[in-house]
Amino acid sequence: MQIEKVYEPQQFEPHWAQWWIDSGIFRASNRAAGKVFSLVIPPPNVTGVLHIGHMLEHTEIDMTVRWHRMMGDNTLWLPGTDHAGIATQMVVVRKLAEEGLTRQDLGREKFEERVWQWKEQYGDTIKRQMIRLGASCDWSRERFTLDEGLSRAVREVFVRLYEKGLIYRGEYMVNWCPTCHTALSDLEVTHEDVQGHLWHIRYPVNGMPGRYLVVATTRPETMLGDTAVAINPKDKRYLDLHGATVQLPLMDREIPIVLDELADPEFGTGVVKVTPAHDPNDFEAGKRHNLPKIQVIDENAVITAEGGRYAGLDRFEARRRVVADLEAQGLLAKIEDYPLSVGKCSRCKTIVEPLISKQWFVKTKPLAEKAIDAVETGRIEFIPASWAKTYYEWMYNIRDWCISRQLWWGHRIPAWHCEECHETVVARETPRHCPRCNSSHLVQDPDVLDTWFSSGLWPFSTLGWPDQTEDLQTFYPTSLLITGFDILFFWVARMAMLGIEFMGDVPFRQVYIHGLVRDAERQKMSKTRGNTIDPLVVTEKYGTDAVRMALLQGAAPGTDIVLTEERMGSSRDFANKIWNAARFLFLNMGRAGVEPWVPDNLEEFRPEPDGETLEVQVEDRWIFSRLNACAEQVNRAIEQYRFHEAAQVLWHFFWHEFCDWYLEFKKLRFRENSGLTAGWRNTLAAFETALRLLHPAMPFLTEELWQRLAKGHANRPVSIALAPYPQYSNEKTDYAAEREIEILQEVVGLARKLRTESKLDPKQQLEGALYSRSSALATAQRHTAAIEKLANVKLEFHSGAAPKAATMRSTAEFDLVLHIPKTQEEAQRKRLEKERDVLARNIANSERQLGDETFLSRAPAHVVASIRQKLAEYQTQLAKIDGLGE
RNA sequence: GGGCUUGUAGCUCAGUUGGUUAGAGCGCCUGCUUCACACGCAGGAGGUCACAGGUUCGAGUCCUGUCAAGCCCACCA
Repeated sequence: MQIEKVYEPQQFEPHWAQWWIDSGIFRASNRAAGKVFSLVIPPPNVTGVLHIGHMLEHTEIDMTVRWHRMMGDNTLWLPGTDHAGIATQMVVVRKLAEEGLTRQDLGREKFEERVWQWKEQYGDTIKRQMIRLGASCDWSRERFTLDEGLSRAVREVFVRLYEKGLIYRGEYMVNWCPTCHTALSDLEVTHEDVQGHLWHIRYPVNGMPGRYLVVATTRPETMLGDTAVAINPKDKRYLDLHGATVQLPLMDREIPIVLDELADPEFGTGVVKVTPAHDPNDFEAGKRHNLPKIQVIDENAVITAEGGRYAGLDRFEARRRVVADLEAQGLLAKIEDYPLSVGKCSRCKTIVEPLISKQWFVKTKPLAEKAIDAVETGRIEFIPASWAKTYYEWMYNIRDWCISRQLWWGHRIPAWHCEECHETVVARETPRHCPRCNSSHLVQDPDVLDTWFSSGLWPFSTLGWPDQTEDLQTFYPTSLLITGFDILFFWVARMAMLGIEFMGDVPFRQVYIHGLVRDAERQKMSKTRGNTIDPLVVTEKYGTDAVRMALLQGAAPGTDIVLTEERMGSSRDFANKIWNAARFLFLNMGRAGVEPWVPDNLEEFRPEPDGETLEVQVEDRWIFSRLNACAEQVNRAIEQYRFHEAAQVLWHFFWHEFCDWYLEFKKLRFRENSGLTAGWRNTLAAFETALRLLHPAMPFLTEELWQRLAKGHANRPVSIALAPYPQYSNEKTDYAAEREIEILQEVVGLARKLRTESKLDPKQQLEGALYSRSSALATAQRHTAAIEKLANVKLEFHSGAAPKAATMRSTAEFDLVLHIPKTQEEAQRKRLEKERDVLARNIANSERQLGDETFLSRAPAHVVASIRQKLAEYQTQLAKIDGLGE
């Protein structure tokens, strides 16, 4: 079989491989435990995927992948429908199931066709809806459809909440985005610190010529809408002004002085202007004092007719004019620099304008209480657990949720207003007549719902709710939600609240919060920042598996993921290492006349004894023992979501145990025309197991190699992905074999160090002698050939201590003396000096501790014992060095 | 203003319940075109674990404070 020298991922990975890494899916199957993991390591652009616990893995993976695929650059992001893409596919999958088909049966192309057909069908519905709303829309770009089922669930939830009194409509101060023309929830407003000014304005007090109240404001243009000034009732400076009025400059309006806690005597002059229509605090104060609300800024951030001569001006232009005019009239007391935080629309970055409008709200307190309880009682668990605090912090201080948006996409609010009697009807189906006046002139509320309202229903709406479907019963509650912390409040908290409210149980048992992917400069990767690593580009460059491995290695819980090309590069090296290990095996199989082979029962295989010696070769016993240890660590790491650990264990095992020792050892064993011996079966079975272990981290490479290895083998799974994942078993651990190889490694290590330190040519075979008092000597002697090959030394073996020689290196067990030219002895002497220092320090340390009565009495026995043992070792070694030092 | 997180080798990060010589990858140094792999092999240097106290026989790990960085929340004119 011809195998290329360098692994070229593009050549072997099916192109849909790119989709996988697009969504960064990490998959591990643990069928023995009846579990299927399918986890998302956050790639650029993906914020979170709901994991439906026991859903068939291929279905879910495909949906995730396709979801992201469909969210490609030429796709318009439709708030309110962002998850409809997934829902669409779920429906398609379900419809296929009705026809007795699976996605695999259909194939990738056909399946995608079906999804798109379905989209087409419902795309018109949305289109009509948009036209009805009078919105213009650009159909040159692809967009998602609303899922009919999802819409039904949304209406149902809305109506039920309304009937419970948990949804209300009211006039409130909302964050208004003048560009998007919609209200925003508090969460959608990002605050930025900017350097602004504090303008101090004189308001003349009526009836007291020469007397002014100085108010300070960061937004002077809002003074046009002032309907009062407030002073603190306890503020002694202004006691005489209680009941007085001031004259509003520029507008020539008499406005009252009200007594209100709003005014903080400590701040500025202690006087504050009150603009109920344009400031949330003032709005509240206005309600307390029954003040009129004068809207002077409209939805376009332009001054209204109420703004007198400033009408028609943009808010910032108006600010300049107002300030200039005040200054001209001598009413501007002073201007000081003032740092403030301005709220901006998280989508378009326009400065939001607080405006009064009628909006729909959800009373969140009662919902939040149950959601808090779910976490407190452990029905929902956060991983890492520290995120629960953040969750509580928000939940305990939760505010009512403004759910209406003035956008032309998304789910319409199922509310109708009667044009005759102004009654509002909330209903599941479009009402024909007003229940109050029987008028037929009903108009549906033009607003749509916040994206997260429908998203919050995802765990059950996608499963067919409100129908009691089989899916719902099977998959709700889900086992795990994987997401970034950036949508903890937006999505996770809302799913928790709504899930508990409508399903009576939590939507997920565990929430795994992963970090954000950051670039080399630690910047969060985001589309808007433009610093995303394009998965297609790096996949092309390094290979899918390499990119995936790089993500895994950085995926420590509770930390961000730094994704750098360096890491991807080294992962690519790892991929190549695996590739070449396979190449090595295949080349030797060719020489030995061995056909590709895998065991019949993969997990049942145990290393076989040699036909002649009737013993299992020790390196085979060793590698299977190590494979077992690796399986244990990897399985545990995955179970605990410690993916970086899993990646590291796999890496170290394959590279430094399998390749560096096992394969090197095997070079001694391979013979021409040997045929499929027990040794070969052991080797191939070990490699096969290693591939299965590596598969979750390196899916494509391992699949490729596994297929080649298992070629022609009838009795096997069609894919490595369907083969059992290696499991730990106590019975597979072989301590004796591990000990034996350790001894070998020790001796080889000694020889290599001695050689390199003496700056000797690695090609030159050295002679020397190995000394030991223990039985390890015999063990080492059994591996004379291996030592000779791996360290390139020819040794004699002697029982007992070594004679004095400078060219000696020791461990507790062995002394190795090599015949090295005299010229190198000086270097060795220096090395020994250094070693002696370290040993002396360690001995002093250990002795001090062992001389400490409190330590001896309080420390556990095994700690004391281990120190005693180490001390003995240090002393033995020191004695050896001192013996030489004469 | 409140809350959270982080500070460990030149860089990017691990270090699960406190246990004695603190690890990995990359980078660096030395030597090797050894017939799987230079995307490689062998060996090596490099850390007073941000700082100061405390608890403990024992602290990178627990507690307090300080400094620094980042994030989230919050209506302060």
